[in-house]
Amino acid sequence: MPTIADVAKRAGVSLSTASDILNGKLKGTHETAERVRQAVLDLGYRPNLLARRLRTSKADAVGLVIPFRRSIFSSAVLTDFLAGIQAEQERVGLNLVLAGRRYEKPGEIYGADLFETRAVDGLIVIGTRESAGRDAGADVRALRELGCPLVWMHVYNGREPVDRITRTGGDPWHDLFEHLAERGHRTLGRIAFGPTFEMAPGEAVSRLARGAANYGMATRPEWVGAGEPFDGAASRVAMEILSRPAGERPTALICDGDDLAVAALQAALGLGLKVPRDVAIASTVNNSMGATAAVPITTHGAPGATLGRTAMKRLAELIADPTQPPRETAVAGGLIVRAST
Amino acid sequence: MPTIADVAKRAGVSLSTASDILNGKLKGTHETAERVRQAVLDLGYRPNLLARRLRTSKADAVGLVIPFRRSIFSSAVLTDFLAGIQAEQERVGLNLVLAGRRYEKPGEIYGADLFETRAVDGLIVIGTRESAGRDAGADVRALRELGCPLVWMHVYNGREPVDRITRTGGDPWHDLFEHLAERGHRTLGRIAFGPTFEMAPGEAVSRLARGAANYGMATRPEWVGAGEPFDGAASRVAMEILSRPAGERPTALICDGDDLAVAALQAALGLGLKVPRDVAIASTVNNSMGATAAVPITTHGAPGATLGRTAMKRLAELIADPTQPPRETAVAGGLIVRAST
DNA sequence: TTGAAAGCGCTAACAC
DNA sequence: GTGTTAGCGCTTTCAA
Repeated sequence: MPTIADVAKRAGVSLSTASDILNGKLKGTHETAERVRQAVLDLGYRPNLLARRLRTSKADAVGLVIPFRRSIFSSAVLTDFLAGIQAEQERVGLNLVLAGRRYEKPGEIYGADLFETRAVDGLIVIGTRESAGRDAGADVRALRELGCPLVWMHVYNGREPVDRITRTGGDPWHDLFEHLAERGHRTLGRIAFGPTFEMAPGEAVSRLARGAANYGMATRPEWVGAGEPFDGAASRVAMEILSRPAGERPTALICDGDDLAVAALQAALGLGLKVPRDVAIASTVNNSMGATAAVPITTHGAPGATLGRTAMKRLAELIADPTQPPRETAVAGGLIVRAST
Repeated sequence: MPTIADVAKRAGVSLSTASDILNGKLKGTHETAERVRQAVLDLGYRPNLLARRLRTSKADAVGLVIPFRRSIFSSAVLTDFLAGIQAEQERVGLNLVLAGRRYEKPGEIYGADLFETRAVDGLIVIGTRESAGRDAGADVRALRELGCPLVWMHVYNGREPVDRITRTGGDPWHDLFEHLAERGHRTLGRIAFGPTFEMAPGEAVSRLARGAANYGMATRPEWVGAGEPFDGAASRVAMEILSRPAGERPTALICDGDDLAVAALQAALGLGLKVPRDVAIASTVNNSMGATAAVPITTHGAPGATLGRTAMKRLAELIADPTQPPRETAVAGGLIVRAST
């Protein structure tokens, strides 16, 4: 394999000149620069990133950590994030390394290993409902002690300040309650995210009831269910709720995410109900699925791809200047009213 | 940051002894080994992978390439693959680098850049229906010329031999036709994968008709539709097909993947049809969704996670010995009969 | 602009 | 087992 020394020799310039020209630190005369570039082509030279990385002490890569026990990208939200991260990754020129599961053992800090061994320059952590079981703040503190540039996305339950990507706009539940109340709804159901239904069903019902009450709305235990987004269970649960006669079923259904909302929508349409006339459907967490559904879903949040892009951009900044204090970067977001309500 | 020289000094051994002990090349007396390990702990030493990689000329990582124009993991099949790849990655100790989109420009070989610059030791390419537009064989040839260890998964349309992960068992369509014919079905519909419906609808119908005819079954143009797995369109299309009266609708529906089959199932159940009594539903491509559906879906293939795990394992072999000729590694697979038929 | 040289941290070869 | 040394390919410094 040709090295940069070979290139310099062939171009008839010094090694340092070749390096500088290839890295844009030296314009050189048109003529020298051209000779170098030609030598690269002739020789088929490609820089050895391993050597560059050692020399510059930069891994040229960021780690992506998803504390998720199940299949790593089992939600459309994560897929959207990834699309954005990738788009920006290309722009900032950093590679993306997936943290393997070995970093998910209890008591071990997600992705810390990658940073400690210099394999990445920083981490993007996508907090999930599952990671909420951990003390995320402790992880953040440990990572900061290591000096690891860190951007946190999505669910975060720690008290420790951390660089985060958030969105503008109010609390999803508040916004949705308000919106539905305005539309004249008085009865509410909920489809929760199945595998990580983080509270007891009774608790889920009473919380919903308490929240709804503030806006003059009510719920019932049998109007609350949980399902996984993609296995049909959510649809089944929604069908059970909606197959009751009018009056015995809620006039609006709030779902934990567009995936579940689409599942509920399919159930509703399958039962011959008109959406939103017979039942309104809304989602608390925006992802790319809601917009293209048979009846576009009213949802809440910011576009996942934008959040991902912003996280990657912010991390690149932090890597360039790690002394910056944690801050929140907000992406425009809030209630997105569509046809389903 | 402490280096291995610091560790050696603190443990009172030579640098090479420390290196050898930490890499398991030297057992050392219990006592020396223990001193080295203790020094590592005292100092908080972590090996600098950047230096090791340069020295050993091994990137210690593999690239994952998915020639997919849309969101990168927009199908449950890919998610399953990734889960398997990750599980095995942990075992073989290789990092996983996602090839960014910049490697997807037309005329550019997917992931080749990563290998040429030494950022990865090999590639796993997940062929998709979208990549079928390219001449995959040309990519494979170019990659081989570079000496890049390569494992190809999923869709492959090239003539060039390549190391592939396949499955045992027959053609999905054949197996499904045979199975459905045995079950007494005479009329067939199909829900195809939407965004990449690779043939004209008329063509899809006539192909299905020709195939089915060999098994004594028939179809009609209005029984064939296409939809994306997750946007509700597939469900809508299935609903249109199934809302016809018995006799005017097919008694079995073949879907391009479990995702679509679940969507069709939801439509069927929504219409009050019994599955499989009123309509049987089957899928040509197994993924993790079918097994947990309301009515488990009859499908065809091998578990995605197993395929992913096998690909990673095979790639690790190829990296260890790149002179091996391309071969196909088959994972057990075939018709998986479940309740939906 | 050039040329020489240092050195990133590690592994591997080799003589002891 | 030990200790010394070379060197992976690159960037960067420094004096010319």
